[in-house]
Amino acid sequence: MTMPRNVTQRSTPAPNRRSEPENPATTRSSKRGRYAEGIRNDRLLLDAAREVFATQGADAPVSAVAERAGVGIASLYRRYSGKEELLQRLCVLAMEQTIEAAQEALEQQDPWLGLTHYIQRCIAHRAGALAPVAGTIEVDEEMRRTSQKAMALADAVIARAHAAGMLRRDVTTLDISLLIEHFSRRPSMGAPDEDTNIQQRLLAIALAGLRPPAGDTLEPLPGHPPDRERYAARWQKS
Amino acid sequence: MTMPRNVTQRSTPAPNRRSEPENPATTRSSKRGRYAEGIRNDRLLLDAAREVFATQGADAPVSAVAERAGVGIASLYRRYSGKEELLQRLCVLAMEQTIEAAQEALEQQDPWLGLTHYIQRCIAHRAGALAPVAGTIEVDEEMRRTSQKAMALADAVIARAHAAGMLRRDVTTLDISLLIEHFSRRPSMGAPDEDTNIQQRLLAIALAGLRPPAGDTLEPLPGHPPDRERYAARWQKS
DNA sequence: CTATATCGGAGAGATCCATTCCGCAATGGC
DNA sequence: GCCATTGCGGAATGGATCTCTCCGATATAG
Repeated sequence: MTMPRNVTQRSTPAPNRRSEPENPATTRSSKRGRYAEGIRNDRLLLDAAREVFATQGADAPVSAVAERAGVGIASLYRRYSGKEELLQRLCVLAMEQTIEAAQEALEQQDPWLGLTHYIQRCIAHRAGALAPVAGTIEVDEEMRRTSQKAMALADAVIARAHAAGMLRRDVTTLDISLLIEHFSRRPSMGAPDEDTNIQQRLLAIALAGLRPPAGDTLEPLPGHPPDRERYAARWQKS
Repeated sequence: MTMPRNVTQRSTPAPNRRSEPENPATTRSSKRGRYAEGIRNDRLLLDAAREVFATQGADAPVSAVAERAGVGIASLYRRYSGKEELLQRLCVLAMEQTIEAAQEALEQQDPWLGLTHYIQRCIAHRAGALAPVAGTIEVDEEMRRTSQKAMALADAVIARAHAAGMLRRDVTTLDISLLIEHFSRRPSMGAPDEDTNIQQRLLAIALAGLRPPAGDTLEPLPGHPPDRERYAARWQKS
């Protein structure tokens, strides 16, 4: 059965368009061979793409993704119709990991530790690094759905910290999201370990600033809380 | 169309290579005319270049700078030999403004207010936005000299805050510099006023995190303080 | 050993960018 | 007024880069 080569369909539910076998226990299920290589490549590609686009920005060439994955460029295009679909899948992956992080946070007994865990996990997998692609790719239904779920869980994490009085009251969920977005960009210094060192230090400073001020020296945050409508409008493809 | 504007330029030895008249008191010293337009264009170009490169990154096209300055692209190349020289002059300008901010900070009576003033001024003129050009342009002598002076003054601002016990002890000058660098990038949301609103909110959080923690719950910053050698090595042209 | 599916990378076509060139307009001495 | 001069704006150029396609090479299954 020859797989259709160029079926560039919009709204492709399946992330890869390789023909997957119905029963993995059949003869094809060997961990070796071309088929397994394809599965591995899927994973390698997504990981590489996240790394590349998070550090070099969404304008990074697709070839850099393939190169970092140690895979020919054709293998990338065999799975994704183009750069746009790759970015879409990457957004969904990032949001799914955000959801996981929020769920883990809610399982923590301490609301503050849960919040910091959430923030650190999100930054660790560069949840906000894809924000600059807003407006450059089509937002499909899966993205919208995942985003809503992620935002609801984030609300829960923040609300719990608020209820426990462990987070300054004038900090909103969107403030936290934008903080994560802000810290998801790497400074891109020379050595990567030095980057994360600085990242961790600055993040620790910001986290300390999220605690309610001691005493009643509550100097409120300047300006007005960010607006959800405007935040979502960024993703409208221009 | 010709509006006489204050063109008092700070001591810039030779930012443009246009043939300047030997004696400014000659007939050419009029505030109108082509000559004055050239002076104005210098200023417009530097301002436009800072805005463009700060928001779009150092890879922004030179044409965007000319366009934002409302100037033909040839007028830019008449003053700067190319993109590299433009970026070099821009770095010097940014560091000079950093020096000014530090001097203003030291004039403040309150060390903490001086420190916050310094940080906010630096971020306001995107002092750290040019960090990504490190390694892509040659570092000339003027840049090196200005940088040293800026760093010495920054040390003074931070040392004063430390001496007054108004800044957590494990925060170094380089931490502050990297914080400024981190906040010099705009989130580049839709409306620019919304950008600055978010910027101000996140910055307020980070500033709150710089104060010494109440009581003795000093949880030290993670990792190790950033290294000056490595920080300077970023600018080595590869 | 042969048929088949997939891989890797070279190449086509288009886009974009840095830089230069040139016609045009404003200026100022006469 | 008149004309040489000077600087301005934008189109043209040459090169680099990026996305995506095509094709020979390679490994696997039976």
